[in-house]
Amino acid sequence: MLGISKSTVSRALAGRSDIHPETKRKILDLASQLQYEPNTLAINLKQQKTNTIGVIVPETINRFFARAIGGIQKQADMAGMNVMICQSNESYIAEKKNLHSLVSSRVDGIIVSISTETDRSDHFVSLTEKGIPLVFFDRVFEDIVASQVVTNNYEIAMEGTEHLIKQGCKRIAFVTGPEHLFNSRSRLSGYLDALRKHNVQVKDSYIVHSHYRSDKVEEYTRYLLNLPQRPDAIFAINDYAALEMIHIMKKSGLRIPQDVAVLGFNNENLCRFVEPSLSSIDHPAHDIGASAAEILINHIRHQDLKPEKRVIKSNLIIRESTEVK
Amino acid sequence: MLGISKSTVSRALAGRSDIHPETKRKILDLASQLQYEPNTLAINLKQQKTNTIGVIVPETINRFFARAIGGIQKQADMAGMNVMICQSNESYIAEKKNLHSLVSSRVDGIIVSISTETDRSDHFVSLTEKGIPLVFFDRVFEDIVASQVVTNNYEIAMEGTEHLIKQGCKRIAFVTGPEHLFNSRSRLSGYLDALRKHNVQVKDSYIVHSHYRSDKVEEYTRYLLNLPQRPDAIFAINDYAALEMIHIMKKSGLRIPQDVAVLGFNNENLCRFVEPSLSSIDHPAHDIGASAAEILINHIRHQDLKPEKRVIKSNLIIRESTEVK
DNA sequence: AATTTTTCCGAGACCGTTCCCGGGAACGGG
DNA sequence: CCCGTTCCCGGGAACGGTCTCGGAAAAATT
Repeated sequence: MLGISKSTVSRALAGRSDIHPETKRKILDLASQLQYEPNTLAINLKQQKTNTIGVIVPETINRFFARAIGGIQKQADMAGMNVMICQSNESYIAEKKNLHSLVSSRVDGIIVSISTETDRSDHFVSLTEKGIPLVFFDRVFEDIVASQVVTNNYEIAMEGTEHLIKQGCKRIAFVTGPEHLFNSRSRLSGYLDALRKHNVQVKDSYIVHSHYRSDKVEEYTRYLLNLPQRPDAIFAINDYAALEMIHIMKKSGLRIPQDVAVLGFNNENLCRFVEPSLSSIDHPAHDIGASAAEILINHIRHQDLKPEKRVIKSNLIIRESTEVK
Repeated sequence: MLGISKSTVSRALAGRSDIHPETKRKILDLASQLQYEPNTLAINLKQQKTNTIGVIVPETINRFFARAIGGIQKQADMAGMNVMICQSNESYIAEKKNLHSLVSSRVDGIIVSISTETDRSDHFVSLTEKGIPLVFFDRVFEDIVASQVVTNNYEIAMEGTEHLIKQGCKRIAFVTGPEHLFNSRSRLSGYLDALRKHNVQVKDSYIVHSHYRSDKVEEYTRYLLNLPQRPDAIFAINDYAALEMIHIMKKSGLRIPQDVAVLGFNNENLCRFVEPSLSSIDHPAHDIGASAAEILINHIRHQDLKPEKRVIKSNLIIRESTEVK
């Protein structure tokens, strides 16, 4: 329309300097008048990069991951990058499909928190071969050579357990995730080591391996309550489970925390508003996500960096539900 | 490597019929051996469609939207489409940026729930000009000609208010969203009409226009409690706010529901587990999202369809927090 | 005035696919 | 034996941009 070559138009739109100001103005004016939107597909195809980072999480409905995604997005925004979010729905197959889809879309790098079902890492090794940067967060593999952002699961589980012991609890139940997840195992060791350190007897029947999905809470709560030696404290897998357990136990006439102390996980907002207010582990989801994104973006910009492992500290927040006194 | 033209390779990979089975097998074998991933960018560029639907929501940390996205994703999966999620963070500018980004990425259609700040719809009109299908859900414009999926806000607010009136409440406070949102206005009219219908006095001081962001809960709760005529019922903006309000009121020595009945919104899981259990409006977020996606996909497939408006019914769930007697 | 430098622009290859079109080989029927 | 079909396959344009290269005109230098 302007009798100008597409090279020049490209120059104007890309804001490059080797173009006459007058010409540039004319192009820009016409572009905005026509509501021209550059075709990202074409640009990405030509540039061989997409400026987007792919994210695979088990499910965004989970507040921990929702907050982590918030952190990722914030970092991405600052770096001028886009984010593409996939959910594995805790399924190995879906996770694999997500991965293919992201690779096909030519994302510049990928951030993953693996699904409950995932017990092998073969689908990720091809990424490193292809030179696609990869960062795991929270739910990670211990053996794979890739960057990782995790919390100090072992230490915080230990600290939480010790807190319960100091409250005078002797029969501490521990609800954790699937055994094959590194996370669950770390927390479990922290719990076990705390018991041993303080000469509290370890009983296998007090250890429950649950899924993160919460539809089994009632089942294992009843199981724990019906044990010959009922626990006097429960370290729950997350705050929602803790809340439900408290509800069930109250109905059974148990007092919280006098009869059973309850310690949650994640420190959701609701912890402060329930009765009794819920002690919990503050899990800095946002920071974890932000860190993962930061590392990934670094690796995208400098391909030759070594994998980095970062540990973000969680904090024990003590409230009424564990103040036995 | 096979001495075969790219046309033939394309035929094999696309699973078309005009190719010799033997040739096809050889291509497929080599492809999987080389871990070949077709370049979605190039395909989309050539096809002039991306098979993805764009979604803009205020924030995914909000469980309502997280669940709606779940519904969208489910429908998209069934249709073999992808989903690209953007957050406006309740900001008009970010919403506009998201929109540009999605259009630039050439998504086939867009689903939007507008931000709190958004009070005009000009940025959406250009979409219809470009022929990009558009569906709003929950937070919609009333005037724009586009498909919409909403709940029966007016009716359910009316029903909820009537329920409170039947419990003997005379001074019913109503906390709702920003005035310029259609949603808020509909709910408000439902509330007002219920009061008028039952000859309950309407008092402006009982109406609080809040943001969906929850950092003002304590402020307006104190405001309501300090009114000369303290309300004897509160219809809250959502369950989390309701929970926090209950917490504050209990601390002030008020009994729920005897002194103040509280009705929440969204029917989160926690409603069942708190004390007193929380009456709420069950907001079928998943179905709303699924409906929006269904309509959008229809419009993508058949460009000439008329805009469709769908109403999904919410349900009043009565629990202890409003059982005054 | 001649030469060099700078400024600005156009031509065209290229990114990785799809798809139209055309054509050769094999096959079948008359 | 000839001709029409069918079956496969290759060539090459196209999608919408970027980017390198080269060159003309203008400006600056000698």
